[in-house]
Amino acid sequence: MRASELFFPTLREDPSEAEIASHRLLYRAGMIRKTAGGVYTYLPLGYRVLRKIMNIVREEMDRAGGQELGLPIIQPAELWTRSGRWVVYGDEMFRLKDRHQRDFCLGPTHEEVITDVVDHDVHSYRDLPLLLYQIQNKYRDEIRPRFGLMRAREFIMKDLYSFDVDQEGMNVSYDKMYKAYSRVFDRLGLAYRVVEADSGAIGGSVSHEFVVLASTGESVVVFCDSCGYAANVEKSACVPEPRAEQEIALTLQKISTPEQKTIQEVCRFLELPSHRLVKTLVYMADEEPVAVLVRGDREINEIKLKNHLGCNFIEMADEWTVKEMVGANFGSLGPVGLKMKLYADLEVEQMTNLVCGANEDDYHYINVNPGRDFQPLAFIDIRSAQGGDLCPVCREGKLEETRGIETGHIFQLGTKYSEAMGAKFLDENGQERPMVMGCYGIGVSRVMAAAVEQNHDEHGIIWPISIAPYHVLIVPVNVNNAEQLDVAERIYAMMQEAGIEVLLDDRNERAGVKFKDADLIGIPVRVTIGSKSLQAGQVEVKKRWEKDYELVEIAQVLDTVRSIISAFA
RNA sequence: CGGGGCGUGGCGCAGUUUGGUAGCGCGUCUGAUUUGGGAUCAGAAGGUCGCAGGUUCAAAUCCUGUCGCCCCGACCA
Repeated sequence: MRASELFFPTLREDPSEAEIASHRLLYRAGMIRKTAGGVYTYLPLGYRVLRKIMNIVREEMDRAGGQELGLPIIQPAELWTRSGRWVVYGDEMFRLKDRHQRDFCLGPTHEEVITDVVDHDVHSYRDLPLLLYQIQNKYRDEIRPRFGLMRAREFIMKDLYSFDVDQEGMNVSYDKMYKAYSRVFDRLGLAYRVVEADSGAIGGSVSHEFVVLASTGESVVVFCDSCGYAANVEKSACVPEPRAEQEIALTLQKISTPEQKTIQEVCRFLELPSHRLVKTLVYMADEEPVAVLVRGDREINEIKLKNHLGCNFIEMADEWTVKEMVGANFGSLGPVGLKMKLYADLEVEQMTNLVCGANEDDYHYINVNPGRDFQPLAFIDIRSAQGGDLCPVCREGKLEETRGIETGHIFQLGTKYSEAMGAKFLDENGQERPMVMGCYGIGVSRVMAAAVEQNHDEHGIIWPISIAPYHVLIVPVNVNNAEQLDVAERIYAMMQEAGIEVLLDDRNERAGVKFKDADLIGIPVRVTIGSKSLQAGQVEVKKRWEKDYELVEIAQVLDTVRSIISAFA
């Protein structure tokens, strides 16, 4: 391809709306444009990247026994009513009506459709297992689309659904997908971690996330440096440190703490570390108030809390309601004498002489002791894991914390959808049974953003070779110099002949412009043809991720470039 | 949905407080000179100031409504 003919409108300045690197750089590099909030057009360079990602995904799904199909994006409400999700999905679903006022939606996911398809045409255990997948646009009317492709309302996703005769079969399918996903992410050339995850609203039990590591990521994961355990902080179990030597319980005392509301303020005021304090939070769990306690330096984990309580819906009570019930504002709550359902984190049980609010504004208690001064209904694991925690599995290592971008998620669904949608089969005994399902997603467009988020510098994108729009960029410094252009054209022809994906920057632009664009669009290998080196019969070969270039004889360019590419292929 | 901010040539912005007939940089087009890290000079095109009402002799500017976008929060494969 010739740059003079390629549609890649690069921008000199950052678009004002772009906050994070991937959004900014994909936009400036002429790879994406916004069409509406959370809806993007993929320009040729960007689309080439997406195709590369899709192809890697496709090859690995096929290798694992998946069969690709195409599913409708417009889906009838009837299917969603059957699964019960027409209501549950709420405002996040794009809904529309046809001319007869029949309800449809733009598919946010495809469990319903695929299960319906399988229900119609699969009836025997002989037809199972079945692994079906699609790579298509999906639609979610996000509350707040943001960060460009990272959280868009229209996005490309690969979803594979597995259908098995029983749990054991599903385990096999799940394992296949786990391995296939690992291969996909290896091939994408991205640093990632597989972590145990909460299965959330999708349902089911076992679940893993594939998280591309990036400091700007929205997911926080922890991993154990000694046993290899890794999990999303929302999922990771927390075990209390073994109790150090027991302090002597002192007498409960109420003290004045005027205007001291936050944990931070109280710490400073009393000159105590935050882990000596207890945070009291009030939730409304299905309309019923519940108070929960965690150590002052910990964060409550609402997912765990919800799971423990077994309720459908929880939210923080608002301050006004709390004031009504307790008589104190948020900053002064505490468990002592609190007349409300009370749960405490496991760690709280081990605390001695702790500090908490006195349920009276501007007062706190000190020397509070669990069991003596208050008694929760139970001590349970309801905090989020953090770096530095004891590993809950080997109980030896410390957890390290890192941020990342969730780009893949695999779930064991079980029979939730097959039962709701009636996807049953006859087993070898003629018994009718629901199929056991799994579902496995990769956010293709999100992978593109994550790749940039992880691989860029101040000048632009640094694509991993496996998903770069082109492998090689040939830059004749001055196309008005006949010799330079001639050499560039020859190398270009030679590489095309050799099947290398090559872009020739034959634009009549100044060198600076071409180099800036080259850095921005991030093609891994740059071959520069300039007058100085050309006199010695040489050209420059530069890797995008390295600062310096090497001089190479013209006759050797092809081999040099080939070996660079193959080293990463 | 709550809080904050912004809509002015393709992009980035000034002008709005204090109404007076729209400006800067980049980009685009023509010509010349240039050609190893976003060239220089000369010329040119391109804007119903998001949209709709209202106030006024006069509105980008003031008022009302509305649409869109961005950020924070709640939410989330």
